[in-house]
Amino acid sequence: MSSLERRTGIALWRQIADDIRAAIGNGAYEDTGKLPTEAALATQFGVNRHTVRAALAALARDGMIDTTQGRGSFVVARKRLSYPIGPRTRFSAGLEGQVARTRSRGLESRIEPASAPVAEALHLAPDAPVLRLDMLGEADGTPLSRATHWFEATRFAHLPDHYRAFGSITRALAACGVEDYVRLFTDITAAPASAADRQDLDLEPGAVVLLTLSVNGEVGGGPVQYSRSRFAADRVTLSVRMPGEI
Amino acid sequence: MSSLERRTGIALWRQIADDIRAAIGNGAYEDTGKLPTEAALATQFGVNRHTVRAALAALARDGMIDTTQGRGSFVVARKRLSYPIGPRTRFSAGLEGQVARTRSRGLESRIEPASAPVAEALHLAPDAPVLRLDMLGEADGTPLSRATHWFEATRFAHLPDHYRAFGSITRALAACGVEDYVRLFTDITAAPASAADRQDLDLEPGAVVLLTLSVNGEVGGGPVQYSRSRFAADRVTLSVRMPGEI
DNA sequence: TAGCATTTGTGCGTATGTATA
DNA sequence: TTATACATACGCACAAATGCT
Repeated sequence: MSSLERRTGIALWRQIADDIRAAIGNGAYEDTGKLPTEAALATQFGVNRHTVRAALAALARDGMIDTTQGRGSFVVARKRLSYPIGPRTRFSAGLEGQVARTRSRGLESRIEPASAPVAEALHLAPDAPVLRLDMLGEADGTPLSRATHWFEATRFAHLPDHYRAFGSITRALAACGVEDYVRLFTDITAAPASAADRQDLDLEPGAVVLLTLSVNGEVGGGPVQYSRSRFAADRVTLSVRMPGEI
Repeated sequence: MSSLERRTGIALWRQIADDIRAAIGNGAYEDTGKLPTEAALATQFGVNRHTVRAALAALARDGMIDTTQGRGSFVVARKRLSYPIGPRTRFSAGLEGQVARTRSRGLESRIEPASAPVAEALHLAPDAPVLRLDMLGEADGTPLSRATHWFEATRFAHLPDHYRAFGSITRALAACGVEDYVRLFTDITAAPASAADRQDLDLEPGAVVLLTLSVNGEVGGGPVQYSRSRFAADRVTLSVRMPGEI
């Protein structure tokens, strides 16, 4: 049934842990919150009980479950933050009410020649100079997202200064003459976290990141900002809500 | 720099493979398409060349790169399918023009009591009977998504029959009196593929799935369909486009 | 054509991690 | 806990293919 595979570079105990994680996410143990016994899980997965124990230990380390001798293992409820994606997507405003404190921290800013996708998204000539901003988004001290933003370099030359002054991209853009902007599109996919992701977002190997490509544009104008973001998938869901119409 | 960790249940070669995959996705080797030599990668990651070779072999198996003795490893361009998410999200229509043939296959249908989230989404009493439909979405013979849909059971009692007749949920809903429907919201996150995912979607361990929760509703009416979908993340990007307004 | 540097492919011995009984 | 088997990772050495002079 639940075919585990060997020689894949993923230890069996970790495959089992991922499986139980998915089952919890599907609401499998919703009624009592109690997982099957280790012996039952060992039978279910067709492995030794030691292997199941390694999986449960990993889940307990992650705070997903709580295990007590003589009682069993119980699911610890933990919700993902909901990050809204819509025409008015903004980092801090979107998380209001869910966490006490959000922070978006600038890591680095520099001018570089536009790569092909950046030039295309911003309607620039290839290799045109663009301003690149690297940022880290945090909620209550936990890193949520790592984003790289690109802007046309001449018009937004002083954006980093404004950003340092205001601590907000929205306000920094306003200082550069962008009164209002909207999200034009967002492409979303996912992949295993790279070593850089793990370092930036404080993730463990085997963690998953949500990757988004997005473009913001001026209302009634052209594209202004091209962004690539990487979200810690076990901490957020991207919530897409359609405007008007409904 | 690129801190690999041991004893995490993820083999080093797989961590390295994920890393290179991410680098390719970031356009790191875009100019020539050539990866650094095995020796250079071994130095970069601080591992033995054999370990790098195991990572490259995995990427080659996946068709990400192409390796030739004496020349090196080269990135094979391969694009993800783009699955549009908007007010009019439909499976087959969305993939038109990208693939020759799409198919959505019904796996199972049965009546069950509504779980809490299902009841809430469909505005039903808890444990009210709901119709559950399990489906597999394929493009050119490759599985793309595994979805479970729930409908109110009495109104949509004959939906499975209509679906078998038409081969389309949209038409089956029309036969049940739902003239038109729109996507009300979509929540997106991601996680490692479970054993069931791997079997349904033909994935390897360590693969990643995009998870969506969505609700469709009648135009000017209430919710009709609650869905949980699991997409093979390395085969699709979810493309969110805002309607009108822009 | 021959020679050379570069790069991938292969073999073997050993140590450690993972999984079973 | 112990013993055993297999997978993973390392180090060293050398073979084979490619591209260049």
